[in-house]
Amino acid sequence: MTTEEIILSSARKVFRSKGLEGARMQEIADEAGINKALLHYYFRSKEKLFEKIFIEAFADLLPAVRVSLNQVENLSQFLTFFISRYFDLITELPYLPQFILQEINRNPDLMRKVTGNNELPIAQVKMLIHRDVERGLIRPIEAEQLMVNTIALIIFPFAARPIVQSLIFDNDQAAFENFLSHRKEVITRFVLDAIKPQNSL
Amino acid sequence: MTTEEIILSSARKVFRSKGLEGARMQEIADEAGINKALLHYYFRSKEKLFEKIFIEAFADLLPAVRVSLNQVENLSQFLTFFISRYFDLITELPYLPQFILQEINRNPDLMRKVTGNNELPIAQVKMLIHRDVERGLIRPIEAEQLMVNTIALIIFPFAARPIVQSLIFDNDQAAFENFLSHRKEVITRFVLDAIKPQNSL
DNA sequence: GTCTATATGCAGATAGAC
DNA sequence: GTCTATCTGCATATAGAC
Repeated sequence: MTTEEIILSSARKVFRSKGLEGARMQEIADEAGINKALLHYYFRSKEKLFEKIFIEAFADLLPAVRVSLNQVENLSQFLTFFISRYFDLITELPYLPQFILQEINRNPDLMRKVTGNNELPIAQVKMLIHRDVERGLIRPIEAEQLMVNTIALIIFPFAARPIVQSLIFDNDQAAFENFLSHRKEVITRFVLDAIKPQNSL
Repeated sequence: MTTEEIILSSARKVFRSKGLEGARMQEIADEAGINKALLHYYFRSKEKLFEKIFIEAFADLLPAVRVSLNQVENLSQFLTFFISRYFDLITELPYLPQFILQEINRNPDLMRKVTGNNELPIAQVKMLIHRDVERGLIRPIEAEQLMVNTIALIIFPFAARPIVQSLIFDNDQAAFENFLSHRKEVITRFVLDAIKPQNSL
């Protein structure tokens, strides 16, 4: 592992949990076992280092959509794949949603830096939804609403973890983890039931 | 309006949009048309001033649940009331969700300060859900999952506004506002359809 | 490339006049 | 109560030796 990689790894850890403003160069240096000067030698400034970490974090979440679209025949299948993949991904990276929400809200201009070369197949998903609505395979719903609903259900408990854990589970951590452990199946069923046409049994 | 009220109003504005770490005492003073020293005269420290604003912000979101529970016969009715009230509330205060998520994640201890005297009727809602599941009025679902789902659907587009606006709506602000304008009805229907028993038409 | 030492700037907080 | 001026500490960033 080169020094640069060690720095990036340490910066990743610190920035993801504290954000740009909460992070300290000193803490990143300590985490990497080097001193502050070396951080600047490699990345010039805190902002530049942060930007690298942020773009990478955002990119980490995007591939889930692409992969799912390939081996899929209809919308229900896509949603099942997508929820499964995306939920697993975020389970591995539970800090990411809140990190990204926080930084994008602080500086919406960051969106420009991450969308450039990452053309998501949003349009295809919209078409898939429209098609299945037309065919009567699902209840009528706007594509955008369904997409936002699905992502909201996946991300929210991670982004709002301390609140959910406290208000809903009275700080019973085991109960919260049990809740998360079968949430993937719950969400999948919830979404599919919500869009299932009324005359199907 | 007393000086103290002017300060609180200015602090509210600055803290809600920038958070504790992003806010500057100077900016709050400018906003209030006074100088920094006076902020400390009234509230001793930035943290103390912030805490007042945060507790108040959290409290702003809580009454929605209580009111809804009173004039309600069954779960579907409760959900309809709750979604409507809560969605309207957040439409008026769109900064609050992300503000609260950010600060609670930065310092989860803040939860202790807001839950003390604000006993929410979470237990009653859970019982209401269980009861209607038992009676077969809705599909089987854990109370906690349904509660989290409902809140997620309401809050997410506000907390993630810049991302949704960019990725889903390609920065077409009018399209996004149109999306929000009938989202309340969409969510209500989405949730009710998801829990509707299979044999009902 | 990596370090120690230092410069620079800024933000929170205080002292003290009015 | 409100102000100006100042202190203090800290965080980013740089200079310069090795």
